[in-house]
Amino acid sequence: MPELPEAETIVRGLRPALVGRTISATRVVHPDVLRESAGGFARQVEGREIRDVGRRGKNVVMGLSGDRVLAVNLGMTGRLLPSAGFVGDSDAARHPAVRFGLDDGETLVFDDTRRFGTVECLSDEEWRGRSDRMGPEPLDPTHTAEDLWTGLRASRSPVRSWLLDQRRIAGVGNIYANEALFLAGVHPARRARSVTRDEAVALLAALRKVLEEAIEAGGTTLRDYRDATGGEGRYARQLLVYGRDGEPCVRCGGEVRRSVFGGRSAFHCLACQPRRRGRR
DNA sequence: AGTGTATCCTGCAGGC
DNA sequence: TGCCTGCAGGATACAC
Repeated sequence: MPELPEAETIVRGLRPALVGRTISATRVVHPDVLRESAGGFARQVEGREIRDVGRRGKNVVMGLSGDRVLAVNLGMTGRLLPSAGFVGDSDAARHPAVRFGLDDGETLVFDDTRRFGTVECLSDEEWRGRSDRMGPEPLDPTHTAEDLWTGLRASRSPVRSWLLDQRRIAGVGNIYANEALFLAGVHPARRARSVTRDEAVALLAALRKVLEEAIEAGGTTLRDYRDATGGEGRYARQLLVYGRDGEPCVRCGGEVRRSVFGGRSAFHCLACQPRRRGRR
């Protein structure tokens, strides 16, 4: 489910309800979202104050008192639903995995239908190591098209696979990778190293445009994604190629085609994103 | 190094 | 209605 824009939307919604709160209780319903025992996890987080709520890539990251970090990877269907400020459908938490009780009497629920998500309490140092192994943030202005091009040139893997690799660039998932490649006119299966400097410039601009517009729209809800109020993201209606197999390209009227590689669906316009260059 | 495949799970849509 | 297959915003481990 959630990629960078969805995680960002959740973070913005959670921040006012959580910053300054102390976690007073923990109830683990599904220990398989943890990476340690439920008891060990509870001892790590209980009694700690939530100092800040942020994002790294697709992860929601809460800084806790005592040099600890609560890191949540939402997987495909993860949701973070605070009771404070929650106005969405009351059925939004149908698959609670972990519930946190807060000192103001409110709760925070990590709900995850498929339980591919993870909730971990790490030391600052462990988290730093984790973050250091992730690629740059695409919206970070200090990350340049030249940096992107340098990374792409070093890899023979398909450019779509390259974009999905969190060690190379953080926060990009299948929806926004496909959308950005469409805007940049780059075929998703092309080797990363075949991307030209000009195309890298276009690709970074496209990534930023898509990610920023998706954040503005509150993310993309296809099925499961919900923001911190239980509401849906509105970007799905703006998708240009993702999920549009067989439909006409919005730009040229050509055909949008679905293909599968790297175990996942890719979508591209047959005319706007030629497999080999020579046009565009 | 890259790539295909399987795995962790549940739910939903479509075909018959 | 039921049963089956395929598919899903992710991440990882494995064999080749």
